[in-house]
Amino acid sequence: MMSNAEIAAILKRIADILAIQGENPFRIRAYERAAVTIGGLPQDITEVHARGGVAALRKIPGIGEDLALKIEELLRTGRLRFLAGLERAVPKGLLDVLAVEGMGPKRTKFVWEEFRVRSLRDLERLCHSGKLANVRGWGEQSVRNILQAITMLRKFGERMPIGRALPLAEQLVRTLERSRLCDRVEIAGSLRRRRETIGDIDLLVTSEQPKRVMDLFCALPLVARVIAKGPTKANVLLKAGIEADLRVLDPEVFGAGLYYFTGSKTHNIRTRTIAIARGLTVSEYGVFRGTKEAKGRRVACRTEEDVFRAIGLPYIPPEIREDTGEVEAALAGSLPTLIEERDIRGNLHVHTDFSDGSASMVEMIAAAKRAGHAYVAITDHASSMGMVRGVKATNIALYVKRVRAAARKVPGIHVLAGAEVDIRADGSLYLPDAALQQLDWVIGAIHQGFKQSKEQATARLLTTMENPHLRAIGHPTTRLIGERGGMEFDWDALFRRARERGIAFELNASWMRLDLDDVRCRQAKAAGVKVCINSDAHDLLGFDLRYGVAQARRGWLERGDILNAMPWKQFQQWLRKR
DNA sequence: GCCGTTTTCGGCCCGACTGTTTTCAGTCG
Repeated sequence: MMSNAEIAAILKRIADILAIQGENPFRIRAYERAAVTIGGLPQDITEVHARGGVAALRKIPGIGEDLALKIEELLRTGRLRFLAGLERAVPKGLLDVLAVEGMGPKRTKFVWEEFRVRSLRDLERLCHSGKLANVRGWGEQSVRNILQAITMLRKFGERMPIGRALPLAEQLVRTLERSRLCDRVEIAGSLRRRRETIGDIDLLVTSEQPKRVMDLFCALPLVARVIAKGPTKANVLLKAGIEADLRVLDPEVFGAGLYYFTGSKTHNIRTRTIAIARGLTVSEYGVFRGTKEAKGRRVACRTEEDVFRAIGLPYIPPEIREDTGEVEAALAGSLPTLIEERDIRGNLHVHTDFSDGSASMVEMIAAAKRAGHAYVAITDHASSMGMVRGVKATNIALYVKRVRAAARKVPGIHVLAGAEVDIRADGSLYLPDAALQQLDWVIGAIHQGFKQSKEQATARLLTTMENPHLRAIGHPTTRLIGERGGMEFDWDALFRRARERGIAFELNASWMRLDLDDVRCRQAKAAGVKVCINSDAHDLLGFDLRYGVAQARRGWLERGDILNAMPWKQFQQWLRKR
């Protein structure tokens, strides 16, 4: 059994090895593109193959005869002879070498063949050895940069969670705006697309004094080191351990630049290809009539809307520019109207000091009201896990009474008495039915027993969903971004049953979780399962839903797909029907 | 390796910056 992510990782690995071998770049790109496509596929590739075999795999864009057969081999046997052959030819450690900033395929191949470098350590030793002193293209500066990049890779190898990167970027934006040197300042790249993790921060500005902006930016206290600095582009490493790029653009073509630097790369390639077919050339400097060689008249592109208009496509929101069907949807006129923060009407997962929250029920209800919610569910933990406080079968009557009393003290918001109840390893809930039936709203969530097989885990949640009181599954995979991978399930089976049982799946809006992820959101929507975007607030500041809404947008969700975007009356009706 | 409203062969997005080059290759996004 192999997940889409595993297949994607293998295809990327093949692409990297082929690159080190100096293979045809287009062949490499085919593997890279396939990896991205499968990584973002809303259906389980195992299911796709089980239903339609190689023919179904070939229907996936970018998957042809050859890749379909390779994927089939992986699904059937768990291995791939082609990859095994490649791995015999190229040392494993060279992939770490390739990951070093400044080490591309050519240089990696070179140090491997000329200096027998087979690992990050080997590369580090080589750089210190002085053997590179008289090598063409390997001056002192290059070697210094590579050594520093090795250190950085070891220290900050992973991408940064969006919840850390976005506030950092917003701080940079404020600084640039306050400098009065810039007319426009925008965040681009994966941050603007609101990916759950960020590789680097991309900033775009317009300015009459580009040189002064570059100087200011490179001298900011947040900056640890300047990596590159030119007249229109600077690249720095921030002390927080993430790189930031700044580009100064001509206001006349700001839209083209913003579009280009927002990406994703694969999205850009798709729309450029469409532009070419329509006799246009697109670059960060605009849309041009005619080919690249005979660069013709520039079409207006002050804004992104101008660019889309010029190419002949409707506006595609940044969050879904991932080449996972949005270009086709745009061509067909069937783009979704994505959920917005202002569509959210309620919050269905909030903790208080009855369990592990830090504020009282009254305080949390008042905070929910201030956040603009029409309704809120107090959902303290009901868990066996060493938690002294919390909801138990023995105190549930008291708990509900306290929620009702707190609700009376904060008029103007509807309050549900709920609980976040532990799902045991066998799928049963921690509270007995007699206790659950006293609640208005029951979320089931896994907090222990993560290490189950996909089959066991699926059976577990299918059992949970048979409970007549359960209305939602909270942070379904239990993942913690950058810390703990999520549990795997047969999602088709889960969503099918959830739809039949009228059970919602949570998109936990904490940036550490963002669980469900974007791909599963799309899958839930396709299955007709409602998603609720919950803050899981544990304190008065925890009501921010921005990351959750962003993730929902990445998952193509519309207002009608979101349970807590329903007005109170409609939500009540949904609760009643089963 | 993929793909087809100029095509089943011959294309495949486009440009900036670095380092060290004396006109450009490699890398990155």
